[in-house]
Amino acid sequence: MPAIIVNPLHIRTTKLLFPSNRAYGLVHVRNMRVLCVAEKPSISKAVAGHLSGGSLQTHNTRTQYIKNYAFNFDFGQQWGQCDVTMTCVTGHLTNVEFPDQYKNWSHPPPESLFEAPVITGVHDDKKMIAKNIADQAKYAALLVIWTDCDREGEHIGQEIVDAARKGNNNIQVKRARFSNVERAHVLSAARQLADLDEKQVNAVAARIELDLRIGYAFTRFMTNNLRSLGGPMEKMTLSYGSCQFPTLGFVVERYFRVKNFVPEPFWSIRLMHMRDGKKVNFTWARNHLFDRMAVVVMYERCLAAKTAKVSKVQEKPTRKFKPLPLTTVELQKAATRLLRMSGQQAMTIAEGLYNKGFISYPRTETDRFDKGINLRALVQKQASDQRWGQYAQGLVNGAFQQPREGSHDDKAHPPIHPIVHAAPSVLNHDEGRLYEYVVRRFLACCSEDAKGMATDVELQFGDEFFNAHGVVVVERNYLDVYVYENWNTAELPKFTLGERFEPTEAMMSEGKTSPPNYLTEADLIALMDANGIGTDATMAEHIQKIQDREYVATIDRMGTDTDGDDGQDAGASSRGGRGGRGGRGGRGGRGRGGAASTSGRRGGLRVFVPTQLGVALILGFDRMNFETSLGKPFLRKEMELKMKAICDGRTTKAVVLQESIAQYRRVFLQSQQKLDVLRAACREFVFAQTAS
DNA sequence: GCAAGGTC
Repeated sequence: MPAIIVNPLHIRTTKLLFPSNRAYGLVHVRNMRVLCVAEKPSISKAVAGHLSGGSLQTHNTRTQYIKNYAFNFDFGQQWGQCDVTMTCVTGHLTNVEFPDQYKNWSHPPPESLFEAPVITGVHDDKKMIAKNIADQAKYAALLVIWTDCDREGEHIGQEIVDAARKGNNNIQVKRARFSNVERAHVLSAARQLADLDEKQVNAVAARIELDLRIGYAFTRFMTNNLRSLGGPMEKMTLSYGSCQFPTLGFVVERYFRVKNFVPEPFWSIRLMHMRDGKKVNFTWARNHLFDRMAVVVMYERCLAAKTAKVSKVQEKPTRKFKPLPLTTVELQKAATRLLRMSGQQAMTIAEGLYNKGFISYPRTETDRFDKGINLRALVQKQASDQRWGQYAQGLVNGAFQQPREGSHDDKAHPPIHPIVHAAPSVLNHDEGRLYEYVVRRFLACCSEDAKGMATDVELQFGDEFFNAHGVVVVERNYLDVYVYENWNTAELPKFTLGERFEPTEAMMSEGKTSPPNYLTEADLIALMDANGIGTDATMAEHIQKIQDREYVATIDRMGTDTDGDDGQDAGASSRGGRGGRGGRGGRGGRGRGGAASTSGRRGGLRVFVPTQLGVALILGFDRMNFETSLGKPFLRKEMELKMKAICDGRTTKAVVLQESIAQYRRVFLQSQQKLDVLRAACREFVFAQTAS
């Protein structure tokens, strides 16, 4: 480790080189040169701003978005005053691929991809970025990694180290551990440098290699073997991926739950009473029963009693909680539900808003704000707005409340929030709507919960009990700014404990359980999130991918779901709703995207249904694999667990690779043996197409 | 032509 590099370029003031100058008499202490590298431009800029205290030089590089910032910073005891260059990459620098002799899809056969060598290389459009790092490293004694503090970030950090060593093999490496870019936090991270976590680097390296081998092998296998069925399959690429297939699996599973649903009749007692001009509907404490005779008997006892007695009256304060700070998953769910965008559209728009500096980083799992962030200042910035400015000003003037704290923290990014105010004129239509959502959500987070007074009345009628619930809103608070939510309330007329009356109406009613609905995009995102399929940055891509592959299509729910659903409670639906895998699954799919709705439609609810092809692929694999089902989220979860085991030191990358490659190769060989099962399933799809 | 993960 060279403490001092003898190279004029790393001496801060060239004047010091010449003893004849006024520097005469000074001790020539040369600052150490340090190279800092972040994962993306925004972090590089923010960190450089804090470390330099605002006094820095900005140099363009040969890559449009990347700047090199030069400044001085005192890293503390071990390093002291340093000449710093801060720059960044744009995500991963490298990619893995197979050697050229594996480019052909048939020879050598796809199963060879399980053992083939893999090559790590810098992608063409990242070459200039890598070179910038190598060049800057030449004059630096220390490299400080400032990538996001998550697993992928750790791996990107190692990629940066490798690039830097191309320019300076002896450079020392440290890592800054930070979870936000607040000034004090960044400064403290810079003075407590840690080391890269090799275990996390290895965990990600294992994932990358497995995804590549498995994805390519099964994609080639499916495409090679199913194209020969002819018809529409002749030209299709049939891809497999550890995220896209489980995503498809969710859609198919729900499809069968709907399709195989058998409604069950049930009976209930409805009680209504008019008082003070208000209709009060009481719900039966037993809700409903599946035994008609039993309900008849209970109903007759009610009628025999003639009058009902008020057995309980309770009035108590209640509240409706303000929303949690906004994560990527919640943003996408909200955008698909409230703004009628696709998740991917929402992400593209959010990235645009982020790059223009209007909102914070849009890919985050964190739903709690760090203590260091000045939320009031961010609220103040919204005070100039025509629509919510007055509300924001009210918060600043005293109504401000600390946001709720969720349980997620990715240790890399804060919840999504507005950075500066954006006038409507500088945003296009959809940007404006998404920005408005982010702002209103943020202001709601900084507000007080809505408050109300709840009234619960219980009646005894014969031997049966009935309840009515009413709420009166006392303070709307966050609801005033968060226009996407309402508090559905009804004010109950006065009932007095112990009073008796004859109900206006008492009827026995009949209904039936209703099937679950097809998945909305919000449902699908929630399922992926719960099962660890994809990341906040990629979920929307996987959903798009299975549409592009024509495995699923979206339809307008209003057009399909006509079957007697008048809004009974969902709790009844689960009985008898078990989907089956064994049945004659192929029928009833929606064809190759034939029923897909076009984008830009307003109103109605877009839901996902599998195509015949999607059904065929999932069923085909399901029917032939007894050991490991490729369409279930289980495999991805297993990979996640193995990555975690590597991070915890309970296993190693080598062991995981060896085990997992062997496991998937077994599945692959089984799939080859039972190819006929898959082909048979797909034939239905082919016939459905050629018949139409 | 093929994955998933970063990011612009």
